[in-house]
Amino acid sequence: MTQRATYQSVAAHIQDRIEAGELTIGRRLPSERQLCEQLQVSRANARDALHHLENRGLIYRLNRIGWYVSPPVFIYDPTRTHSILHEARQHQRSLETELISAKRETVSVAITRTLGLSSQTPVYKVIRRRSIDGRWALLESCYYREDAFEGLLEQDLGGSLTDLVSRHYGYRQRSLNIGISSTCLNDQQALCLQIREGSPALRLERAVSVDGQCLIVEMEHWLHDAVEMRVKGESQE
Amino acid sequence: MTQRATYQSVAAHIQDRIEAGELTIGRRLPSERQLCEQLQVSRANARDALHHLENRGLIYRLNRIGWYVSPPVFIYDPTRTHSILHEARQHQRSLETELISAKRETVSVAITRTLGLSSQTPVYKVIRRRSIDGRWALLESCYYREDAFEGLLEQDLGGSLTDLVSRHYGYRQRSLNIGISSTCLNDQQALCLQIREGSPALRLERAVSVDGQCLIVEMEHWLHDAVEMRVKGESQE
DNA sequence: CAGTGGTCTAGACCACTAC
DNA sequence: TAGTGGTCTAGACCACTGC
Repeated sequence: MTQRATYQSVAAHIQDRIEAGELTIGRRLPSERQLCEQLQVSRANARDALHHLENRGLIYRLNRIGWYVSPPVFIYDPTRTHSILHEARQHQRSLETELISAKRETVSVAITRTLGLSSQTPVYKVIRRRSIDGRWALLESCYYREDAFEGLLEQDLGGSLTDLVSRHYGYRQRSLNIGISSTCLNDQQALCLQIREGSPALRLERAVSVDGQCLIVEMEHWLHDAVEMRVKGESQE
Repeated sequence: MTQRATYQSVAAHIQDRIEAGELTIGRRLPSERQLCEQLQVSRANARDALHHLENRGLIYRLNRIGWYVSPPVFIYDPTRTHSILHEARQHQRSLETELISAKRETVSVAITRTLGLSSQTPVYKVIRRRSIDGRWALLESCYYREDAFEGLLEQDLGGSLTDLVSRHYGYRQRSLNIGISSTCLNDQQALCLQIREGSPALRLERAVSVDGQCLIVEMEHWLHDAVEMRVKGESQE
């Protein structure tokens, strides 16, 4: 690095204020125009700095509302047996769930095929959002084979779906195929989480099978700075 | 969505050209100023569109050189037993490795502690970069306990380290603790991969243990659009 | 209605790459 | 040296939120 760019100084300044405890977790930052004036830079420059800090996971924004200091990541095992509520309690994070929709409908070919169905077969589709420490951090879309989950839409869908699957429907021994990748949110998804379209996210796809037959596909979109996935493995050669 | 913003139209236009096959994988896009003229928009606007497509993983940039069409993601199992070269062959992707440095030195407390060592104990640190289909896509930093890998620096470090560990050193039965999170690259890392500081990346940390003792910590930084991690799991309640 | 971030323009100079 | 992306300014108007 030869010389530090202006926006990097601005970013460093804000970072210092966060680390000094002047701006604490969840607190709102000064508005962009205030930052411009305080630091005598153009607005584009201030925004560059904010975007930089956003990429680094230090701050996040609510669409057209403001910039906030990010909370620490949520530690999460995608191969977990128990409900995610367990992990929240364990790490003393408050986790809330809101049901957005639950319907029977035909969905994308990709999902349908994974479920081993022909393309026009309807499935149960459940969409929920979840907050961690008061911030919407996760969007969940779950797809269930209709024939394996009779009466699903009449169940309580605001709690642990993991428990519902194992206790009410009796699917206890399950195998998982998990995919994790980087992505960004489309209009719909962003709207649900109150953030801007195109925000970076971590995508988790989980195909749940019982006796070799895939019964559920779960799709999770996490805000990119909100989560760390932890997995254990064995390796023998 | 009420009305489409200009930069979204620009992004859509470029996306169309990619999907139409006019711009093929690995090809360079027109320069930013050319795009401005072709589409009659300001440069800031053109850049917004490019950043958007970059976030979505459709294009990437080489620092100060240009914008390129991204190749498809590399499918990768972080719990894998075999060398990553296996997976490359399986998916017919060309994978090359370049050793950047191999030294014995003291490293961060976090790493040292994970390895179960006291804070000033030196370890072997191996840094490599890997390309997929000709694009630098992955930066690897591996840390080895000195006492478990005698003579490591004299070995061939340009090939499969997985094989080296199991065949030469005889550590066959290993357990893994894996962490996956979103991050972005610092100056050093970005320089190695020829990209801009702050580019988004997927971070994979792998702690490798034998008989309950952690012997290796591997840190991988993947370009965010270059990889999808796939894991299998069992879940019994 | 005031204030926020989101979008946008028309310029400018700089650091670096490729030739 | 010509051309690229990277940084930067000083404005402007718009869409939306919260009061």
